[in-house]
Amino acid sequence: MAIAKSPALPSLATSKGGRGSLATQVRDQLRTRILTHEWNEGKKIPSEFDLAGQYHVSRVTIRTALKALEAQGLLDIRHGSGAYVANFGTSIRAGLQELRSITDTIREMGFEPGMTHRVVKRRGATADEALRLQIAEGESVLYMERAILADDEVVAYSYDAVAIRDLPEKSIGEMGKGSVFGAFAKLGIFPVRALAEIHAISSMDIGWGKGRPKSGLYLLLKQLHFLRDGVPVMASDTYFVEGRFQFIIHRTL
Amino acid sequence: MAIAKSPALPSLATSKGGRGSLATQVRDQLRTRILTHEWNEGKKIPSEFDLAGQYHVSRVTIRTALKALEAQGLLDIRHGSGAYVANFGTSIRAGLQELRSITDTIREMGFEPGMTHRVVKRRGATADEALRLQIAEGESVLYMERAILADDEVVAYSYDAVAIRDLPEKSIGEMGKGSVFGAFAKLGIFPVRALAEIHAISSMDIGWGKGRPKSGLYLLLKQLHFLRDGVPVMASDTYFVEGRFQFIIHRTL
DNA sequence: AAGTCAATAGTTGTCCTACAACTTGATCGA
DNA sequence: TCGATCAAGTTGTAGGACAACTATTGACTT
Repeated sequence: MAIAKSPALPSLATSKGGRGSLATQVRDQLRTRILTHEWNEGKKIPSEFDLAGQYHVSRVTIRTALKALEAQGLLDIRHGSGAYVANFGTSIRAGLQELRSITDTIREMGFEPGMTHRVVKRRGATADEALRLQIAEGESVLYMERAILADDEVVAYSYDAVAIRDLPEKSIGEMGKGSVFGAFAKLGIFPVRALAEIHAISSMDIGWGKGRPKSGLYLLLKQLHFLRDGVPVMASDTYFVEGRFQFIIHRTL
Repeated sequence: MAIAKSPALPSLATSKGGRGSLATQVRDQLRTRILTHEWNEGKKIPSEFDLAGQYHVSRVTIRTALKALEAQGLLDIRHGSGAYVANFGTSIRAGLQELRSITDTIREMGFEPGMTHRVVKRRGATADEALRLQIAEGESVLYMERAILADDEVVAYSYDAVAIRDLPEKSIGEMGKGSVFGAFAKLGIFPVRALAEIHAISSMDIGWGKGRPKSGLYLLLKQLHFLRDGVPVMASDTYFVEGRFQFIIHRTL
């Protein structure tokens, strides 16, 4: 696993251990090349053809490795263009993963998903929101406070801020009614990824109504949704009531 | 996204939206076939060749889809054997992902990882441990209480139970000294995956020493490590001190 | 001059064929 | 009965070819 990085690439054949498939070895070597900032964030890495030449393997093997790195969030592969280093490579610390839609997940668990809106309004961005959404403080955002339900029981409270920018008024209304991502999709806007931190929170100031837990214990999912070009479009703080939503991690390798 | 499941498979060509690559469409359809229990857990799904015939696509496309599902923890692909439905497919609820080694992560962040052992002993399994490790209550386990450090600051407390079964005494001693997984590896035992739940915990009974946080707030990672055949070998409850370890999730699609 | 469109080269996605590497079960022999 | 060998099935890798898509360039039009 020791990686020589210059000038010559480590030979796959000579690195004796080399357990695992060829594609796995290539993946690990490419991962360290990415993590050591051989290519800057957002920068295009060599083409599959070039990499195949560098490692003396077939394009199939390179593709398998690149796809794996994409699944781990390190790469962004664009058809017809190239593979780019994800533009928050350095901020990745622990856990790279996929998280499905909350309501979809609730439905798949056999519950009836629901949602109640407590606040839906336009207002100026707070300092924190401006920082996360990369807009000026006070610039207009759509702010929402919602409760997410499963079989009429509150499983989470969500505090969201959507960057308005040049969204038409019609879409803004649609977001207030339910499907934020549905409204985005109609505009041809597709947030393709999100970066989220997980925190443990104990507070009595979160949530409302009679579904509010007495313990005040929450798992806070602090999310920021990006477009493919790295522009942030939505900041979302979701407080999951401890014990009512099962977070499961699957660890491999 | 509506999926007809019998007798004919939904045609990829006719499903009008069909956005995304062919491999993506196949992946989504296969995922629902898995989640609807078309194949039992641990069961082998059709070969790549067969699936290619079913969907009228090439083996390459099927392989891409299967690899993606493997990365999401739904499949277990074995060279020369076949692809099997992961044997806890139904328990998957939210978030399927990869989590790297904690000490490796700490090192990559630029800190010096460390560990102090407070308790290392053999004792009978508690009821909870017996249930998780699938052994009889009172059966011998190696129990440990450890503190995980980064630059001499406590970032987590870990309470672990290793199923002894027929481990030689020498290996047990090695685990107490540090590398649990290193001792496993010498015996040819490789836990290839783990299932973990995340919880928010507020308790004053966790941790010890002067590094213990006054808030009592922790992110609990309740892990269970499995061999490839689904035999659990280690149950691990790791309490991360809130704020000292950054959990980041990367969401795609 | 500015904008629009077409051509073009470069890149990823898919297909095909072939073979290597591995697993599994059956067969055969001692 | 046990062990080795063999054979069939499956995944992993290779190589070449073309389709689909992107980004840039340059010519053309207004």
